[in-house]
Amino acid sequence: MNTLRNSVRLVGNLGMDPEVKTFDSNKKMVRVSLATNESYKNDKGEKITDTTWHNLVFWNTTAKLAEDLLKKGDEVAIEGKLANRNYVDKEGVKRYVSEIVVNDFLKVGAKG
Amino acid sequence: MNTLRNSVRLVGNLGMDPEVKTFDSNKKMVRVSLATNESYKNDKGEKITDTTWHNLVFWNTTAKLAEDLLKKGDEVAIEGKLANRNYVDKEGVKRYVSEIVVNDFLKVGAKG
Amino acid sequence: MNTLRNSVRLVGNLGMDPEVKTFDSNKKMVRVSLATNESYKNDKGEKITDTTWHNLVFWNTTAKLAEDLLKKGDEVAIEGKLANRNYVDKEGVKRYVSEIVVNDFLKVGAKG
Amino acid sequence: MNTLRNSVRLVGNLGMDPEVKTFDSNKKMVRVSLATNESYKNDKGEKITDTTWHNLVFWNTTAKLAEDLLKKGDEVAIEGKLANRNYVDKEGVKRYVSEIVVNDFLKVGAKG
DNA sequence: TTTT
DNA sequence: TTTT
Repeated sequence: MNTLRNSVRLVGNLGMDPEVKTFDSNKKMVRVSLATNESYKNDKGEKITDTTWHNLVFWNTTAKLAEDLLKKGDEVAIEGKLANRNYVDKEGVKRYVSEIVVNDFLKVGAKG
Repeated sequence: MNTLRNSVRLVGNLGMDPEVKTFDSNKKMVRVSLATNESYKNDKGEKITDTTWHNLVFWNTTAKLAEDLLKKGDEVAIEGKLANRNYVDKEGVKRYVSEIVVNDFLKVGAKG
Repeated sequence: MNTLRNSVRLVGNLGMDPEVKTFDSNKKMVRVSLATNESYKNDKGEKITDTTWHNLVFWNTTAKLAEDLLKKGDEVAIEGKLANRNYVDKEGVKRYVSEIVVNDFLKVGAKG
Repeated sequence: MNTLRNSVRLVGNLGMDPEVKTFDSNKKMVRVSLATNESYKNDKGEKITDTTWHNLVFWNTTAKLAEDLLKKGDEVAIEGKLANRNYVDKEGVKRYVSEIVVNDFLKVGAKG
């Protein structure tokens, strides 16, 4: 768990219910997207909110907990690592995806 | 600098010299890619090294420092935030890129 | 803001209302203590909760926000740096205190 | 390893060789102090360096690695958690100590 | 008690 | 494309 070389921490809201995938070998994977919001005032003094969406992946015991505890709208704090993946889409174009493999998470906020 | 909502920390090596871009409005941007290496032993006891490549972006004063201090091969610690960007490539395909906008960096290691 | 060399992140609950101190030079300082709780099961399968208390210090604009927004019981996420201080107590014994100087905080949870 | 609730990250230099203590129950503990240095310019433009000393504690396998790899002067990155401890000193005065229990460390810099 |  |  090389947390000193590659570590991400986010606090944000889930945009969807967790998507669960179970493999033959009783491995479990959960995917969910999380939005982080950043607010600032622009030149005209208007409040602007930038939203960034992040692809989260949970494995095994962490996936089981995510499946049981998390749902759309929840405010969640996570610690994980950045990972890249690539695949070929339906049009035959190679696509690159950056994901966050979650090591630990925490439900925060009122929604729970 | 909403570091509690969106924060990445990496320690790794630069795969290239910094690419510098200066805009009309005396703004400066630097791009560089950084590799984080994770080692583990597989089922057969062989040592495996996984490398993940990260796209780093530096702006303004941080960009100036990066241009002056960093070069290919350097070991660097960074703190930044995740950001997404999209563009249309030469074939007209919409591409999504995940980048790390660097707030602070530190040269570590012997190469300095 | 040398966040790469010295950085603390905590999520916990405030044990008291913020204590505000204003100096001549319109500087403001706020102190508050925060508890982090860690749960685990002991050898007998009993759930044990360890609580650690942390001394937080806020300065100036961050202090103003802390004074306005925080109160006893709130769940709060903070980012800061470790600092040491010493003083001589009433019995003339030199005392050392470790504190966290807060750079940024976030109210999380329902209590707000 | 509740790294979301209580996490410290430091990059600094060791002020001493590791002190190793082995217990009956083949448990191992290592203590070492680490200095973090912060530089800034004061009102007169003089460069000031503030040093903060941190008490690090390593247990078991991490302690074994620290004993083997670390020595006085080394530049080290660590991730750990804050913990408090108290004891009665020789004069019968109750003393409180704040320590960092290290989860993971990385030798950085040239000394290795 | 470290380091730059 | 880096490094150990």
